[in-house]
Amino acid sequence: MTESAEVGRDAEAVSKFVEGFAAQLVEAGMQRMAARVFAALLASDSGAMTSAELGAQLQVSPAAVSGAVRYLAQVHMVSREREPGSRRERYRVHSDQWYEALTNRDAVLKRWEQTLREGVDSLGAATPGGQRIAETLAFFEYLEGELGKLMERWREHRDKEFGSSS
Amino acid sequence: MTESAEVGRDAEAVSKFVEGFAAQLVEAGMQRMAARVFAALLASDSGAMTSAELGAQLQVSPAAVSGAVRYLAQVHMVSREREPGSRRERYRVHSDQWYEALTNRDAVLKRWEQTLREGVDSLGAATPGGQRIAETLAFFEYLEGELGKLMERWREHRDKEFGSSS
DNA sequence: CGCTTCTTTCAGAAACTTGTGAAGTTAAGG
DNA sequence: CCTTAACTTCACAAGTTTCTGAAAGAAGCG
Repeated sequence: MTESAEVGRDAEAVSKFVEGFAAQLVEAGMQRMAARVFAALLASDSGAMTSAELGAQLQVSPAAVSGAVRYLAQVHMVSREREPGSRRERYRVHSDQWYEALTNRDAVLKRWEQTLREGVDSLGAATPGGQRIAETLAFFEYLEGELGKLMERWREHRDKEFGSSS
Repeated sequence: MTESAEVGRDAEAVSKFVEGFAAQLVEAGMQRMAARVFAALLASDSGAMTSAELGAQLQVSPAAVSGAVRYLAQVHMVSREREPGSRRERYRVHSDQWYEALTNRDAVLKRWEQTLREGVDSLGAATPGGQRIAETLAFFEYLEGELGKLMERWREHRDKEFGSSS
């Protein structure tokens, strides 16, 4: 039934997933366009798309794609590839994307911890507020250590189940 | 030297911490006012403040406090108390606030997983895109299980170190 | 070495978010 | 009961964010 203007796959199903998942990422605090680009890549056949393809699927200008990709590259959620002998760039998701993202999250945690440490110092470790903040700090330190181990275990778990993909 | 207009504690140090930590929460995707209210409570002496106190410290209207608190209560980061025999309400952070927040995060994860599952179905589990999404789904399912255990271990760890506070 | 194709940057318009003041609602206390 | 203190809701204004079109900047290819 969806054979009119067939684009290679069920374009409508892809789009529905992309927009739905992107919306949830946005709700969790991610920039809208970055979320849409990321979701589109995730759902793509090869895991990589060109700027033009992304623009076409998401109905946005090249400028918007450029901005989104810059952000995603910064937080290591996509990598850029240049096909040798072409000005065309491809943007790719890795299957260990989430690992990377979580690793990066680590850096955020570190900054939080620093702020909390300063808070404890300036309120005084003996004050009730200072103690409360110290406990929060302890939680984040614990979390940080555990997350590292958790990701290690995930890699093993995944390798068994999926074989080590890219 | 900061004894002029002493408010009970070093108001400036408190404010500096509150605004700094709130800014980082905002960066991580939290609503600005909710972040400021939460940080203020965290740094407070008793861990609880009235609407009026919050308004005074943060220099905002009662309406703004009301909105922020509604959100924070929804995501279980503060609880409301009514002092018996008073129309005044107090908002409190618990020291297991982050536990609660993470538990709630769980609900978010569940929604993500549902979306991913639908994505796998509609793209087809045999397609490359479908497989990629399935792996992401597997990651989140793994993460969800591990987070539960992690929080359990944290509680033990904390009880040893801090004694079980409220 | 210039042409062409692709990407990036930038200023501005549109859309959305967020906080305010004012009016409305609830409930304590006389 | 009526008064009054406290919280909530709502419409709107101010401030941000976000996307676009246009122009400028790289880099292959003839």
